[in-house]
Amino acid sequence: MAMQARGSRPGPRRTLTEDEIMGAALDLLDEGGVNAASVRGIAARVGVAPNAVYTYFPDKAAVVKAIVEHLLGQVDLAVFSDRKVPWRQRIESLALELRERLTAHPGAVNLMIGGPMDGPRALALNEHLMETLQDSGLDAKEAARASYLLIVYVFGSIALEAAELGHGSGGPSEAQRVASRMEGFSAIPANTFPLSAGASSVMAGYVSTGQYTWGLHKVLDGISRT
Amino acid sequence: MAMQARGSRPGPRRTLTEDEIMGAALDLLDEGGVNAASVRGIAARVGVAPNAVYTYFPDKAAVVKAIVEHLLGQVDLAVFSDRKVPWRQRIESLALELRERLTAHPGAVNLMIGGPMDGPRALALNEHLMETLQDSGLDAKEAARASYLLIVYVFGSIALEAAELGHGSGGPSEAQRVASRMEGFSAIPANTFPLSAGASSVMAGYVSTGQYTWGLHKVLDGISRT
DNA sequence: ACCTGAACACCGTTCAAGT
DNA sequence: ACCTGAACACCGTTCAAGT
Repeated sequence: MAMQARGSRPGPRRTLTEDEIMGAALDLLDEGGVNAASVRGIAARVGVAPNAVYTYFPDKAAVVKAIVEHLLGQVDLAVFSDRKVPWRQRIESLALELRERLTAHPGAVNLMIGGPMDGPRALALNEHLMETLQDSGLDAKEAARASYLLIVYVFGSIALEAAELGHGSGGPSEAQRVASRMEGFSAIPANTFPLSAGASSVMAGYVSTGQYTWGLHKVLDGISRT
Repeated sequence: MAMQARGSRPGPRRTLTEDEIMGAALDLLDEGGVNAASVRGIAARVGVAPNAVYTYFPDKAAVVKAIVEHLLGQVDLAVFSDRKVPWRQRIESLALELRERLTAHPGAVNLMIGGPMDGPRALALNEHLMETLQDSGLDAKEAARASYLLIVYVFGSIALEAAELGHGSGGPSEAQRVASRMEGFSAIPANTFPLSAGASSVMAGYVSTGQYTWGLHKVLDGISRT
């Protein structure tokens, strides 16, 4: 919310950046889950007293916001703006890129959808989606609605994926995620939930890229034609 | 994870139920957000020492799981099982019911998607969706995929809605939620994000039932035909 | 079996003080 | 302007003890 003064950075003692603090927080989040990313933990990692963090961020929520913006900022929207590429393919590429970037930090995904997602990077994403959807022939109102639908799908999918494998140590491989899913579903009692149990194998596939794409196609099918 | 022994409840001193503890936790969550729903706060509300909670639940995570299951259990799936009603309408009614029940407890929604959602109520929901989708003519594999897509949409939508209005005091009216959304979007700088800013009014509508239904229809359109 | 008092190892945040 | 030590008001959880 409150942006830090930008002019002078090097103070009397140490030189320390907002980015360093944010990076340390993200590292802790990846290594030890959400509980590990404490203000005190961050301070310890950058070698400073706990309250020194408050020189750079007004509170912990601001650090979380910085992480969210940092992660969203990792995808370069310009790459998906080439009008020579069909609009559906541009959106699909972007959706895959977002999933790849975010599933690398499962602990951060919870924080992402826990807050309003109203930072500049999030707005830029919405703006980009609306532009692309208008390219497809939708008017402004339809584009706004469809953009939000896509955001719900992409972040909803990623959030549910992240939730399934817990908030432990982050950055598991696709194979590990599938295995984790399989393990979870194999515990379903087949007598009470026959369909869910029978669908275990295919459900496990939902943490795979292919099934994410399948769902995205369905959403895009819905958007394409009424 | 570990179910409590069921046989004997009344002990030497007080009579106290898992449901009472869970209810107190939900009340605190609604009144004061996620931070207010502490083990110590729960204990104080039911008039007991903090550690007495651990007689009923192994840890705080188990209390959260109980809340999630309780909320999911509030929707009676049998109501949406009438085969005389078209399958799309059955799903739409269920999706609306879920949204209504869950948006009444915004603080709980974050907790819901923060964990695996693998309790009996969640499985029953998945089972019900798969049954309904098989009624529509999908085979088992397609039904499993489509069911997960619907779950992503419903819980993704509700989660993003809940995130927008913060984790403060819960149970705002639809009008309040729309107003909150409008307020947020009116702060968008029109020069850098023209489309997003221009879409403010329609985007505000996304916290309305009508726009939730719009998105659901698009998803169902995608599912209906490949 | 249920509950308590006391303690342990933590939190986020503030304040006065140092350079 | 930046950092520290110390403190405040909290956490979740455990343990030994009481009934």
